[in-house]
Amino acid sequence: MTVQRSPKRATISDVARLAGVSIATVSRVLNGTAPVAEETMLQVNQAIAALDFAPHAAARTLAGRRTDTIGLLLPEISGAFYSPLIHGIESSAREAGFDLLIHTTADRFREGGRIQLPLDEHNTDGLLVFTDRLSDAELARFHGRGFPLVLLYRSAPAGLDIPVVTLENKAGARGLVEHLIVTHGCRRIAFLAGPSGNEDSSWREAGYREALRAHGLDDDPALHGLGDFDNGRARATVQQWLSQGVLFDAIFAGDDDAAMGCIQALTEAGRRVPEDVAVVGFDDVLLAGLMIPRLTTVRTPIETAGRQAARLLISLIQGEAVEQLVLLPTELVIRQSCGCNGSLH
Amino acid sequence: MTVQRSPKRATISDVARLAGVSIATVSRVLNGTAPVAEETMLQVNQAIAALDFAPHAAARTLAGRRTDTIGLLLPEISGAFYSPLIHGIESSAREAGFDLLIHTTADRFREGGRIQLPLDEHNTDGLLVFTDRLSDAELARFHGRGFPLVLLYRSAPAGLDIPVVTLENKAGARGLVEHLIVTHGCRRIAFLAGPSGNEDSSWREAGYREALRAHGLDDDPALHGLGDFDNGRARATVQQWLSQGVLFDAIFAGDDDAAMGCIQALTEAGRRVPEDVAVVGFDDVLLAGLMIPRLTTVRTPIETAGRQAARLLISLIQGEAVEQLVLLPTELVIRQSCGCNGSLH
DNA sequence: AGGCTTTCAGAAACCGCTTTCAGAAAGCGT
DNA sequence: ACGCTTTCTGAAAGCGGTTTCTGAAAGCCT
Repeated sequence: MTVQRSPKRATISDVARLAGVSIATVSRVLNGTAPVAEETMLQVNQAIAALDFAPHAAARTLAGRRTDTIGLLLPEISGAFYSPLIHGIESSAREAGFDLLIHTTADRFREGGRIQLPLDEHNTDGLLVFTDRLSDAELARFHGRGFPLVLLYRSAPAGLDIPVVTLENKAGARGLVEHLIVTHGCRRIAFLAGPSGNEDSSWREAGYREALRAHGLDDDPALHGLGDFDNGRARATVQQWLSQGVLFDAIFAGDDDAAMGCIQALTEAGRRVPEDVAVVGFDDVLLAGLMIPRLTTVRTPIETAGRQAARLLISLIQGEAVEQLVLLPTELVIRQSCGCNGSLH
Repeated sequence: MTVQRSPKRATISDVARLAGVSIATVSRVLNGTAPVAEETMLQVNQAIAALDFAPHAAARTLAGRRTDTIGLLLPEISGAFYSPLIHGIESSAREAGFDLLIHTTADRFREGGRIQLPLDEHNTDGLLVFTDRLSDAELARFHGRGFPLVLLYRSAPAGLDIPVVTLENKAGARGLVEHLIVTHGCRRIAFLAGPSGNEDSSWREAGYREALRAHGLDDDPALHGLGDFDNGRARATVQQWLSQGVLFDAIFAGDDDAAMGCIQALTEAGRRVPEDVAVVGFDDVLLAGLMIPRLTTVRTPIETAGRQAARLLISLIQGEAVEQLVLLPTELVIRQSCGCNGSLH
């Protein structure tokens, strides 16, 4: 069970001994926390190089009371969505000298009975919370302790001043649906909602409603289904509609994954996209521009969101004041699946 | 700069004091490392609950000489590929009680001059190496120190017994190409290589060659091009072939992205897929089953690869012996683009 | 030259936990 | 009742750094 590492790691004492100085001096050279004579510094650096020394992170954390690590709490990772998000967070964190610790919350939080939160303030200097698996109460507990927190794509519980980074979902959705109405003359536009409770979905639905209302269209409940932001779920919903003879000339699928499911279901049933039914998504994942037909969607700056969130968190950790809400703009991306750009390319 | 956390964290001493025992006893209760009287245990647990105590990870690491964290080294994250990979690794790690620390190597390793490897043995108990940005020399250095390492999708430098998890690229490719030859009677099958130096690509090419040889087909160099595992690159290559009048009745595009590029180029040139030219990919990305024609490809168990790799690494960390090579099976997925299933579905 | 500030370096006190070592108390066989 | 395990517990020594405190040496001014 015990791991024996052959040549034992050099420690700060080894360096100090070799350089003929005290460990305090080595520490100062390492961190630049106090002036050190040029010559001494040289000695120390040589010793460091000779011993291939690198400071022990845990010891540093313990003594220095900071981990230089930020945590990311995600729901079960899946879908194309998380790559750019993680990438944004990671690169932003690394620029500031922070590591990234990732936890997916398979929802089994306090198992056994011990209160073992997976990523608590002991392992990280702050937490980026994406998932809705962390209850408001737990959020409050962390926040109450003064633990830096930033929320991604979800709003803060009432009364807690936790910064939030999210998207202009409503405006984006409205623009998208208006494009279907105005440019393509769609009258019966179906909407596929995301997972219940998902805030992005709620806002997109709000945008969809606004667009309908603004153009005097009926908001037919029969045209509301569950897409769950999931390929298979969306496909099943559309299949069901098809078999029930529900009429629609367009589908706003909630997100791109669901849009693909819709297209699958429609194609299998012999309906052409976009000739018979227009389908639009949301997110502009990489695949959206590659599939046939190329998907009309709304570009969401996922990577930027990640980047911003990390930046906010790090500012918070460093004791700076930050804005409480970052609302990132979305952009309509018109391709083929709505009926535009009929030919190839 | 300094962060003041309002109610200072409870420590093991606080718990000990409240429970009226020594910190050693608390530690034993925490870890179950030695028998503790029932009643004492109860006292301690109550104190823990009352103080909402959770042990400080860094202190634990320092004292216990293990981090319970594994590191993952990736190239710049992008593409749908990494989500299942990370997910596989993360879930496998968490099952074993390990955290996951992710680093993307933007290639700027030893900056400044200090030897600061981003994830070294101080932060993690072992490392999962995906990227080829870590040189053989650096791998050797880690390995020489007895630091647990597992490689993903890349083979070990000569002479180092570092476990590797990779795919049965060759067998998969061979099966795929044989399907073209046997079922569809293709005689002139082109191959698009991936990025130079990419091991997956080399093996796929080897499988392609084997298939040709096994069926007495000529391996015409004119039918070898660069696909670079990239949509645009593959498209350009095929366009060039077309304009040069190169003759072929099938293309094995190296991967799915490239296959899409091929289909685009062919379609634009008025060639029908699969009637005029069969096109097959590799990976079975989500889109492969959605595009028209639906792509015949080889399914690769990415998530499983991640899961296995993490498992191997953890075994290694725990001092167990592990197999040096895990070759994950691939599976032929026959759809339309090869000429099968002419109609829908 | 004497007093005062700066600059640089070391001793030592932690940081919060694990683990060894040793001892007290309790159980057991005869 | 007496030695001998066995069971449980505490004191204390680290783990490898950071940081405070203090002091020696050097620089500066009058």
